Amino acid sequence: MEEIAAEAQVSKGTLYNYFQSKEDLLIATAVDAHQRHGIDLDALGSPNATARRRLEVLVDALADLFEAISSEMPMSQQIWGVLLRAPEARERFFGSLRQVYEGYRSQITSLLEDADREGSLPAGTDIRLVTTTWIAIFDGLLYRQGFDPDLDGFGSGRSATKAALGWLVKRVFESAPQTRNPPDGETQPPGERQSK
Amino acid sequence: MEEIAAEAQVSKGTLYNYFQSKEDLLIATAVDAHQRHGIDLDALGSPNATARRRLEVLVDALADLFEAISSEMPMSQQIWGVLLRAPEARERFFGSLRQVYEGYRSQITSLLEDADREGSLPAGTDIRLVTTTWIAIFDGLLYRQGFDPDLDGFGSGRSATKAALGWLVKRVFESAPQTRNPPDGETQPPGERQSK
Amino acid sequence: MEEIAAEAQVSKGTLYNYFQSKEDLLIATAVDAHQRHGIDLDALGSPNATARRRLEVLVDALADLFEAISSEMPMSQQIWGVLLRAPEARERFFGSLRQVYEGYRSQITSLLEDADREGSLPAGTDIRLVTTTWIAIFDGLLYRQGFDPDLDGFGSGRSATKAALGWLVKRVFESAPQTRNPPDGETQPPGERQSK
Amino acid sequence: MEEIAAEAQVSKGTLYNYFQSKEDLLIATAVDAHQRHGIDLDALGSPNATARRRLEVLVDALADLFEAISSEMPMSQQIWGVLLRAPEARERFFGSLRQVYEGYRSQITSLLEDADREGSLPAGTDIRLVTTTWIAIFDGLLYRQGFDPDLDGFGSGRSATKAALGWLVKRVFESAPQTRNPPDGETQPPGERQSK
DNA sequence: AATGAATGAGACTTCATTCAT
DNA sequence: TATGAATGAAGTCTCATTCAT
Repeated sequence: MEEIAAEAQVSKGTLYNYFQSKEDLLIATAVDAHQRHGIDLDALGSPNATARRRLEVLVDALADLFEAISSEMPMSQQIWGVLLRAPEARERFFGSLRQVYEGYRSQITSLLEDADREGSLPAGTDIRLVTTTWIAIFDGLLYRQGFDPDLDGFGSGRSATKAALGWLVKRVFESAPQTRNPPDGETQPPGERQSK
Repeated sequence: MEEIAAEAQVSKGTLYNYFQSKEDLLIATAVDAHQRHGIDLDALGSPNATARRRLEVLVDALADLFEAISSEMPMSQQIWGVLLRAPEARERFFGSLRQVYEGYRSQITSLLEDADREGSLPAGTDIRLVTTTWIAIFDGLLYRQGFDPDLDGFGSGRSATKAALGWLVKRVFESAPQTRNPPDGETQPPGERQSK
Repeated sequence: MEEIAAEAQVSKGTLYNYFQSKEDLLIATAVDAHQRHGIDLDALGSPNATARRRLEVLVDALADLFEAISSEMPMSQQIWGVLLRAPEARERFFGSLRQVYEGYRSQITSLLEDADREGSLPAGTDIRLVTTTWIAIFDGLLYRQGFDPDLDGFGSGRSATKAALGWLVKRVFESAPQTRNPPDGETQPPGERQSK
Repeated sequence: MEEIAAEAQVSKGTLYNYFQSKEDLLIATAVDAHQRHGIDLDALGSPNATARRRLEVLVDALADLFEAISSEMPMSQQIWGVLLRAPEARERFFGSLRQVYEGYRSQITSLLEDADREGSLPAGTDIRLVTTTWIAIFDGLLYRQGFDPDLDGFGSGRSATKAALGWLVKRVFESAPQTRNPPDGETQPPGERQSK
């Protein structure tokens, strides 16, 4: 709290005028940070582009955000440690986080559904799975960057994100035409592959 | 330390006979946990299978491990918090982690190179990128599961992992033959897609 | 620290708002104690007396201080024990102590030099040696009192100090005039007896 | 205890086979150290010399012992700290120490009484006071050396001891002949100056 | 008799929180 | 409303002592 107060140029007492506890402060800050990093695709000038193009713009925007988000990881790490011992605050935080992630999901999902409507998405594409994978890739790279700034030789989170999510988009749109008759029956029962 | 000692059924003093400090203990435990979770594909009975089949076996094995690894996340979260204020220990830990991850990488990379040798990998596949993406997906799902146990409706980390990594493998092996004429020039210059 | 805090009527935490560590606290307290015990001869009303008289006043003042200083020995003993394992703090403390003792020295030395200027000091008196001896006598009595409050039958540190240092002053001023022909040549070469 | 055991090349357990507690061990060691440093003047080849000569030999022997004793000061400091919290052990230790010091006293006192019998001591010499002063000087120099190894420029405890105690002996034997009519009545009532 | 791993009381220290100013 | 000195519960760590081997 001392450090936070110093960084905020106020006294410790003042922090407690605005937040009930350290947990509250950290949760509010973390949630706020997540919300600040939302991306307004329209503001990026792509309102009329194809859904695929808009997804590619989103990839670029996320890549550009990567370092900024990454710089907030220490705070995030602090929070997880603090919340270990505070179950009720933890559930509150998790709820907020799930809401924020629901926002991430819906943005990606919407674009994929747009693409589907535009007819550019291969038939049988599991939109839910792609969305989950997309988010997992981004989170996974963030986590990795925490201890391996070079990210397996990609040099920066920015280029790694662009490469990995870019590859994801391409593969989603360019899956083989025979996807209507999926040849793999082992690892994935057909039923699970449908978006709900 | 109190809790750890109690769980280990020893006294606090005994912990300090084996570890110099709390940081040392946490680092050693975390590194050990990572190492324990290595997967021996040969032991899974797939030494003579195709590389693709072996990758699918690895996906299943990772999915089966997911819950076990996930249950160790609280400790992992604790460690990140502790290491925030111990730069020296942090670097030591990061070094160990990078080594562990290098092991993960080399296992996946080897299988992909085997596949390439077997001729089953589409030309131009960026093995390094696929490996990084693979690991990011797994880490990202672990992170997500921390606050969203249902994982976007997949019900469990196991099925989410199986779905996401299974999809990854399928897409890697079934990319359209027309990759020789990639229609996208923006997000990914062709040169970058080659594994070094 | 518990005890010190209780004695100071503050909490342990408050102590740490003022001192970085137990060592710091002990050092500061010990140095302060030494400094508090400085003697202002002028305040004792002897500014115009002869140097010898002023030395005798100093002896009396030191004797009067003896019990007060002595009562602080336990703290002093504690500090020596603590500093055994803290070489860096030890050197810092020693430096401060040397400064404090330099103050003691200079007061005694000045008075002896005044006496020399007044012509009341026998020729050849080694002022440095007398000063060192003076201080050693006082310290030695303090140490002795630690385990022998009766001080060899003197009854109190006060009377022992008065007797021993009083004797020292008398002997310094009343050494036999025949010092020009010192009968002992072995234990002390004449050259060493000169103050530098 | 760990360190002591290591230095003694035995295990901690073994120490506890010989000493009830750390306090016991330290006390026994400290008392033993004091006893080891007794000086056998006869062994130094001065059985037939004059008392004054024997005192001078004792000064030299003490000066030679200085560094050895000084090197045991850390242990001594340790003991004082430990005994602060153990009143009954402290009293036991103090008793032993007083006995040891009684030995020191009696050696010096005997020599001075011999001198008196030989007629070489000025009339009215307070033997008890000289003895106490002698011991105080030695202890005081030891204490001082603890934080000021240069001992006010004497370079070593050895030379400082030799100078200070040598000066003491000389002054004792060479006090002015008019000591029968001591001119100072203030600082020292005549009655106190007599050896008991 | 010797050992040294285990112990746990207690030491030092931190830091989220309070509250008088 | 802002402050920051004071607090004390709780954390990390030490070390004298024990005891099974």
